Amino acid sequence: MSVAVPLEKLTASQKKAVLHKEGPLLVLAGPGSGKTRVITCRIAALIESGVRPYHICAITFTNKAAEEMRSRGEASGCRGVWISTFHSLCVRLLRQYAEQAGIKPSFTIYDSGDQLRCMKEAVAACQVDSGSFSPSRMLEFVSRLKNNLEDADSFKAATFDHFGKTAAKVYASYQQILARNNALDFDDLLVKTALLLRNNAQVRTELSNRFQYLLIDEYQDTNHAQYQIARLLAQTHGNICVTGDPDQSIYRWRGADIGNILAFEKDWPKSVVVKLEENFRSCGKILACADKLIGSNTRRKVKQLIATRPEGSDVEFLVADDENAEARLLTDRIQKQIAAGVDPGQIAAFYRVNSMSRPIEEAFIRARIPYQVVRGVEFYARKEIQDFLSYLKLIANPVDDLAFMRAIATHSRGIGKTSVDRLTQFAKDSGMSLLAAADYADHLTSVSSSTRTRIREFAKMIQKFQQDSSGEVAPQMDCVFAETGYADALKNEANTDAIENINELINAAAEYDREAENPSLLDYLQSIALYSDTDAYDAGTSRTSLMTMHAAKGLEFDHVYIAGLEEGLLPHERSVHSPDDLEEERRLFFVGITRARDSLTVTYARHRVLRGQFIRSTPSQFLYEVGFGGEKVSFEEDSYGIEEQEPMINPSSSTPKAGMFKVGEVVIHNTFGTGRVKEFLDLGPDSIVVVQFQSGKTKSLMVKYANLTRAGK
DNA sequence: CATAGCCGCCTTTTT
DNA sequence: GGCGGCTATG
Repeated sequence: MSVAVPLEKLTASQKKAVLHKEGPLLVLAGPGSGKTRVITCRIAALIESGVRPYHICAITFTNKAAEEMRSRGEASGCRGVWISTFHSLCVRLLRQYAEQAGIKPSFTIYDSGDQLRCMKEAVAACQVDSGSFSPSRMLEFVSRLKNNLEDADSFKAATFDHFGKTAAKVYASYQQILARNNALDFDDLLVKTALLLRNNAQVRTELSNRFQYLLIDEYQDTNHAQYQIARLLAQTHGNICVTGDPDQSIYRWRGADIGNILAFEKDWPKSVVVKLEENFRSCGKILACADKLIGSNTRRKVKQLIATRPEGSDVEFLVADDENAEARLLTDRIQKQIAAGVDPGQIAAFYRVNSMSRPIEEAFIRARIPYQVVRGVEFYARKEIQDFLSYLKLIANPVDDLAFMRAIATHSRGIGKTSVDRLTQFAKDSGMSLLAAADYADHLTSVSSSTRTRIREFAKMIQKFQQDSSGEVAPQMDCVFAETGYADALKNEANTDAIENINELINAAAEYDREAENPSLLDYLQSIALYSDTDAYDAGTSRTSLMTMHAAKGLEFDHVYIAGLEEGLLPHERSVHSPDDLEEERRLFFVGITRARDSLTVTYARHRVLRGQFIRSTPSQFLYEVGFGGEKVSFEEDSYGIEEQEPMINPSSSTPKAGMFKVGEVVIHNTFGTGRVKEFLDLGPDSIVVVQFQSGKTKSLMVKYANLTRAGK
């Protein structure tokens, strides 16, 4: 079957990347360079040249991106190509080769909450000082070791200080707990797969024969384990194509190693390098802003950003008094745009931390702007969802003690904390899982006989569910919800929200049943564990999107707003002490900026309620770097005094010069029309003027960008 | 055994 | 400001 590859629509360098067939290929692609298109075209071209889809494996950064690529690919006849994230690929391989990997295929994937619970247990079991060895700190430490494929034993052998020895002990204990529960954490998915490929030549050969062509997107954000998986898969044939942009690496904090992409040519000596430097997305001025910003990063390969679109309008910088005023500023603008015929779905607002969505949402609701908050995991994090899922997890993986504990405590069933504690002790002494121990509860003499019966009944109920746990998921969920008594318990509480949420979950599972090739409870649970925020983004709806800049990776919008350009927020306070972290924050802002096609507006609030505290903020250093706000001198000149003050009004502008405005003067702005100057903040070339326009709206504008003209001139 | 209320803890980004 | 864990009480 022939696949049409629209080569005539591609640039010379894109064509080169698409058509390069054998051997390693590095595509260094700037933002908006049509990288995704290159990948889909390349897959099509491979198939056209006779490669079977079955032999192609494309790895994307998010499930959403995989889904999109699948649907685009299907249009051009790429059915049969394996397209997924690294994590999904690992789940699939670990299930297929569970025995060789030394695990059971029914494993549960532990999320960060589960991980913390296990780590708490590990720290407690090791009887170490929980002050300097706090579970969260240990988790972070262990995760870093895992990312580097270092196991507890080898780390123990290589370390000599007290901290290292203790951490090694905790690490080993943590792994033991996971193994006991037949559970893998996010890191384990990668680690186990990498080790499987490394240690088992048979599996490695089989898989490199299966995946003869490997394509990896967003390669700048791969960690060491992912790097090893890619290398081991492609080692024999060398048909590895990676694409990425070192300037868009924003996951260093979770182990991503920018060195992977920088060293690609060294790793694969015969590699061909294609640079995609043209930007087809953003207008010239937006791109210039991005270029200026990223130019402040020192640890980078300098790359050109070539605009192909017209200059467009200026990047706007708006100042608000607090986060609510900032939100109003956004809604005012967006409302106007929508009124002028802009599709709300082509507008997005980004921020650094999820908690910043709230004031914006409130303002959007008041202004009746249709919106979506791109935060998928929020739903799955709800108490009732987690409670309900714990039953399903226990059914799919009977040795999951965490799921048992959660499930048995979802509602009062006459089994209280003391009884569960006794059962835990009993299970521990006899080396059984909690469910097995519960089934054996007749021998649990430490609790009353009526409690014993209730515990045994609980076990019997779970076992009954296990017997018919194959096939479609939604019917099983209905059954579990009703028969466990959880539905009744929620009804008695009149918790209609919770019931609705669970019904929504079951509806989503029905959707899964329809779409999955081979639906099963296990597969369903493993796939929702890998669900991410970005997956919640619905491109098809006419709603303005709110999301973190991390979630915005890979997306684009006509009109972009970025809020909270303040020191401590962007860059985040946890990043300002390390130059590397600071550069990552800059890249994050860079990613945000380069999502915009036609217009970009950045905002800054002078005050903000953060963690319940009202604080004064200073403008982000990044604003100065892109040319807003002038020299840092203006920090001192600012009126952050004892009392809250209005910006200084310059009283001495009797002879108005260009760039100077008097309070009361009438001015004209290209988009806002005529207005009267309310305030003038003299910051030299970066002066800010506050104008009340005839529409009634008051705007803070940078004089040099606002392009104001005096009335009557 | 269950519940309510209080205290103290953390609080960036996410697969 | 929000959640989890602890305690006191019914």
